[in-house]
This record gives sequence, structure tokens and C-alpha cells, in this order.
Amino acid sequence: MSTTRLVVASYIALGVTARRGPTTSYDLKRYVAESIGYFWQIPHAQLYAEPQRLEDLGLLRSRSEEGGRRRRFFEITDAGREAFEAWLADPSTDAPELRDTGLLKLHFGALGTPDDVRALGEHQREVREERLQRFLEFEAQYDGRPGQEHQLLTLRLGQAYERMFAAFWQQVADSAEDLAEGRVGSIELRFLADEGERG
Amino acid sequence: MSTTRLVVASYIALGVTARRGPTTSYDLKRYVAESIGYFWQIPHAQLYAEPQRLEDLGLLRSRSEEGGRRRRFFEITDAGREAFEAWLADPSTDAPELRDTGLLKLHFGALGTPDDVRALGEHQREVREERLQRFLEFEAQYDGRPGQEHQLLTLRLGQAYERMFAAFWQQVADSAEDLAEGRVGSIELRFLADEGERG
DNA sequence: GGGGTAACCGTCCAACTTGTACGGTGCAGA
DNA sequence: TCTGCACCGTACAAGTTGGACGGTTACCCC
Repeated sequence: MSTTRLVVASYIALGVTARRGPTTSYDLKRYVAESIGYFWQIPHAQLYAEPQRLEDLGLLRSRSEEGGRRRRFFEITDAGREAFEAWLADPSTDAPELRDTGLLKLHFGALGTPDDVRALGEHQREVREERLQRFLEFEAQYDGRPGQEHQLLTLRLGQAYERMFAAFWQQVADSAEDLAEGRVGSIELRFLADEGERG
Repeated sequence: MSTTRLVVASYIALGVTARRGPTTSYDLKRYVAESIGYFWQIPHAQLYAEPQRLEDLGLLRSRSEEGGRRRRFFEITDAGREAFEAWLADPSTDAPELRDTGLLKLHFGALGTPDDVRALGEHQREVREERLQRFLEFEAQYDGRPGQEHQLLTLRLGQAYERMFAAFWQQVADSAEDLAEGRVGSIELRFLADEGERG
């Protein structure tokens, strides 16, 4: 943490602070848990270390409460806002990662039994449907205040995403036997068939 | 690395070794780079440390070449195979993660300009289409040898996945202005419309 | 055959990250 | 008043990371 390079957690801290005004690390932690955390966990220790570092770099400033909980509020500086906006304006990103142990188990499926694969498919479908359900509920909570449209869009993507995975895993479960017998061709992957015609 | 708990990298080492027979850490590194690595990077240092640890746990055994490169080959033991198969047979998994800086930038899109969002959308669409292209080429390389069906299925999912993201980002680019003016409702997310009717 | 270079193979380690344990404050309800 | 829970933050041991380094073999071109 002694380097001057900004990492993703830095921009989360800057972005949340820019949006919310005075923000404690605890606020940051909750913000992440309730939004970004659903697809990208940040260990909370980092959300305490990072704002400190950003203050040293002049991108945030802080003031602490005198009494009581002595909470420490961070605010974004002009330099911080500039750094954040430069990041936003740069469309390039690191290679996206997808850490899905279920897919890894499927990858190695041939080393197990068809029953393993079917059970995996069914369980993963359930998990994905629960997540979908949660995401649908989140959308209902949106209150239409301006400034949330972009989040809403990521939420919609999340919904589509979970739907796609649920459909995928359902097919995996349905075709576990076929797969084991080498008939991968018979799996149509219907869930993406309509997509193929998009032009 | 002194604990006895197995992590994902452990199962990758066990699985690849089970499938390939005698395997060096370097082989492991290449295997990961050419398959799993496209959605889940494992630092190579871990692929050297992990087999050593697994040998200490009795799940792998090794023998080293005498001369030349003194390569160290690992093989799976019965205990190792058992541990791996138990893992495969367990359909539960850790919460999947999706580390996508592009989505994060979109999340904070309201703090930037519509042009930022459009540029982001266009760039991300390109990136996704390149990945899709690569995945389509991979499929052409499959030789139909048995035992690869499960990988092929994950590859197909990867293709659907990239297609979906490409379509999503295209829409983001197309609707950057609408978004900035609060008209998120006008974004149909066509790319998932057909999905919605799935039972 | 010699020289260059690229792929092969592995180790090391300083810097960084992570999870977990801990310790305290303030509020609300029993 | 007491008890529990949400709030708020720190500390640090253990583990992870990426990049530098160093040697070997195969191959190609001259």
C-alpha cells in the first residue's frame, strides 16, 4: 500500500465518496456489500486502509468526530475528483474475470460420474434462480430518484446473467447422461439460440 | 500454505494431474493459461507451491529427472483421486464472482459524461467481440477426442456469455444519452427479451 | 558448426492482501 | 437498568502475488 498506483478499490472509495459526500469506511463497506459486492467482493480491511492512503495522496481529505464514536468522515478533493473522472473517461479495462467454481467442476466433469454432473447442474440452477429472485426484488426497491439509472442497468444485466446461467445449468442437468456418452452435439444450448441471429 | 485446507488451485492441480498423468508445474501453468485462465487466472507461483503442498499431504507424489532440466513430475495418488472425486461430487460452490471493471465504470456512470458512457460501451463491445471470436476459434480446434465434452460445454457457455455482453454494451453505447436524461425505461434490453419467456 | 533466440522449467522473495479476532460506542426494547 | 445488536474501527499473522532471475534444450539461420 505504499505505492502510488490506484487500484480498483481506490476508485470505489473515490466514486462512493464523490456520490455520497462525507463517508466513513463503514459506509463504504455497507455500500459495497449492498451493490458492488454482489459480483465483486472487497475485503473490508481494504476499505479502511484505502481511504487513508488516498488521503496521503491528496485525493481525499478527512475529519474526525470529537466525541462519541469518533467516526472519521472522508470527502473527495478536487484532485480526487479529477483522478476519478479520468478513470471513468478511460474505456479500457483489465481483463474481466469470472470466478465460478461450478464451471470449474463442470470443466472436470469427465473425471466424475454423470450423477455428479446432474446434481451440480440442478444445484447451480437453484443457486442462480435464488440470485435472480434477489435481483428482481432489488429492482422493485428502486425509487426512481435520478442518478441511479446506471446502477439499474447493471442490475438488469445481472438479471439477464442469472437467467442465462440458470438456463445453462438446467441444460447441463438434463444432458448429463448424453454428455457422459460423448453426445455433446445433442445439446442445443437453446438459451442462446435466439441470440445467434442478432445482427 | 501450511494449512491442510484445499483451495481451488489444489483441485486444479489434482484434476489436471488426474487427467494428464505425470505433470510438471510448468504443464499446469500452460494448461491453466490455455483453458481455465480465460476466466480465472491463477498466479504461476501458486502452481509451483501447490503441488509441493499436495505432496506433503499425500495427495500427489513426485519424481524428478536425474539430468538435463531436472523436471519434476507429479502424479496423483489414490488419496488424491479420492479427495478430487469428493470435491467433484459436491455440487455446492462458493459464491461466484465477476470482476469486471467495465461494469464498475458503468455503475458510476452518472458521475461522468454521456460521452464517457458511450465510449465505454463501444470499447467494451469490441473487447467482448474479440473474446467471442477467440472462443469460436477454440471450438474449431476441438478434435472430438472423447473426454472433452464438458470443456466444450463451458466453451459454449463462454461464447453465449460474450455474445450477451457484447449485445449489452452495444445497447449501453446506443442509449448513453437516454440514460443521462433518466430514461432508463426506454432501454429494452432486447438481448434478454426472448429469455424472459423461458419457463 | 556456431550463434542467436525462443520456449522450456523452476526458484526466490519483497511487497502486498486477506480474513479474522478483537475492542469499543450508542441506541432501542424488555 | 440490562441486554443485544448495529455501528465503527484497528491490528496483524498468515497467505498471496508478480516479477526478477538463472539455467536448459530445441530450433533456425548463417
